[in-house]
Amino acid sequence: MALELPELRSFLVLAQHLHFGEAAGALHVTQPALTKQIQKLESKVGGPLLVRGYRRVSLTPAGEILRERAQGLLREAEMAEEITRLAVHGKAGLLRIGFGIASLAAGLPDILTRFRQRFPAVQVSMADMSTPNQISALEQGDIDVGFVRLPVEHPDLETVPVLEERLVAAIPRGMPYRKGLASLRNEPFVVISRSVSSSFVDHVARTCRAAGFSPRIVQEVNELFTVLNLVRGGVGVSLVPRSANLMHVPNVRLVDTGLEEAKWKIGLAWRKANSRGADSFDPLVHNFIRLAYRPRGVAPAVDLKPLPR
Amino acid sequence: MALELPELRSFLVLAQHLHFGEAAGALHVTQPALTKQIQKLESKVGGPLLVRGYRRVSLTPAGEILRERAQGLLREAEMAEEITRLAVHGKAGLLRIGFGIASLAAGLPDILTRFRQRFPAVQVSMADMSTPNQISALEQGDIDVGFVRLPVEHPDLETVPVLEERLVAAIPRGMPYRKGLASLRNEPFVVISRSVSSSFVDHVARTCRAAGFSPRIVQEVNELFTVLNLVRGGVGVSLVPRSANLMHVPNVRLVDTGLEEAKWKIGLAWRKANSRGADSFDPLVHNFIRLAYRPRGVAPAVDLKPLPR
DNA sequence: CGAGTGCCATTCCTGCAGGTTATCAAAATC
DNA sequence: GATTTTGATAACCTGCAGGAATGGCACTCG
Repeated sequence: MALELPELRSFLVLAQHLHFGEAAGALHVTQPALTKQIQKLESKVGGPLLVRGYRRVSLTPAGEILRERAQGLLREAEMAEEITRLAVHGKAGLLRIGFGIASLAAGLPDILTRFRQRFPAVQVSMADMSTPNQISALEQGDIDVGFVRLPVEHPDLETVPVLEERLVAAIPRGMPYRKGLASLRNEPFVVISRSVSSSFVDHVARTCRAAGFSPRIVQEVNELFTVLNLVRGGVGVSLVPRSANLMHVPNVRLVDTGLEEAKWKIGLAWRKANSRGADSFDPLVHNFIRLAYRPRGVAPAVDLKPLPR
Repeated sequence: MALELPELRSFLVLAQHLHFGEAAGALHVTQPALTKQIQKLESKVGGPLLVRGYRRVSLTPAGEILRERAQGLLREAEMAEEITRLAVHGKAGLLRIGFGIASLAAGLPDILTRFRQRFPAVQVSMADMSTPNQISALEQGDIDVGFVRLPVEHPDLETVPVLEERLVAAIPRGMPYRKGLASLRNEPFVVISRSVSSSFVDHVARTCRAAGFSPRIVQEVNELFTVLNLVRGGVGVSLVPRSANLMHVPNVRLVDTGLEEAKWKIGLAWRKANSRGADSFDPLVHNFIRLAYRPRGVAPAVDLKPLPR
């Protein structure tokens, strides 16, 4: 026969009071009930846990040992209940977030900060990957939500827009820009590598085409920061997310293109609640989306500061 | 409402099988009973722990979290029960042993070795103190058993003889010893300090008196090993427990006195089971005594009853 | 498209674990 | 020896956990 928690609770209270009558009162039961509980407990462990003397109850060495264990056990049981309760309401557990090149700088840090403030018991893990990779990671259950480039058409995924970004030209200080983006038609371009985010490269090409030219790409690199530094070094120009201004690379100007094609939306994507074979909707995801998505039309979750200069 | 172990057990089995019918079978209950248990559990934590899909049951994130906790909880509950059961039968817990100058070398290490072999879960703490100090430590509950010089007359203590020791003369190699202990009547004596064990010093004096002289003590030290080395260095001679031969100090001869007065008995002492106000008899003490006391022709001073069930 | 199947939920019933009341028993005090 | 204190026991009662039967949903298959 196995120990059960109610018995242990009774035993602990009795170990405090060392008096059957009082302990029974504290437990809101009558004294015989407590006597029977303790007797059952003692029969389970095969011997006495308490010594009943005249007007004096005391713990045996074995009782002392059980008392320590029981205390820990009950405390852990309470904690298990509490954390599970939190998890059920999306306030505890592990949330795996995917994010891409742009969302990191744009508004994600702020969203994360607010989320961790509001749900401190939630463990967050971040995975840096492109939009297509995020989509397959979502499908396979490797991440729970992702910051993806919209639009996403996928039968098992839902999305909501949370950020708006646009490409801006990154040029060395002093380079002429009178005629807008078209001024760069003959400049060499440095861009993020196609293997990092082909959709981003496509977007750069599309934007240039709207300005009437096709970019001559002379260098591909893996990091946005590298792009800006190559621009600074005069290797070429580039089109980068507007939020790149947060990186503060000196002698590099970020200037708006004024083109509608330069804009794009970043949204949150997650598995639909009843997608075939999938788990039910994770309340953690729900809480994260609610916090990230503030419906003011398509107002960005984070205000981008005006460009310097 | 608090979580209880039976629910958690059911939940764990269900989490393994992910099938109500099978899990119920493994638990030896019917499926509706399991359904109700899980429902109760879910109502306690305030939300679903499992998703019931078509021919597919899966854990929610919260369920996953509870599963981890529940596993640890049940394992610890089992351990608590097991160790308490051991403690009840005197096979776990803490045994505090007092011992004196002689018992350490004489037979205690062997007894201890056998005890730890037989009761590996018992934690042993040793306290080095003289017989009178052990007696008062026993009275106050600071130690559980003690190796004391017999006889002990005390209303609350019981004893049993376990070892027999005798004093032997420790003399430098080459010193004449034709006439036995009386040969040393004019030699300077080195002895253990009175503050360490006055009864031991008394015994040395008593033994010398039996040989017809009173020892001239020129040096008192705190350690038996020091005594032997002073003998080796020619500072004086001494009477030491026979077991001092285990220390192997070169150029020191240990020779028997042949005197009946040189002998003494070492016994185990412990609190009587029903001494006023004390706890009941500690089964650990019982086991220790039984192991230490091996009647070899000596009638037992006390009969050891089997432990009450 | 309707019958078939697998599987969890619901309902109703029963036995017993665990509680209550009343009483007993042992030990110490007056 | 009567009284008091306090845990154990006995007898009874009841809510709830578990069993048996059935329902109902979702998907499959001929």
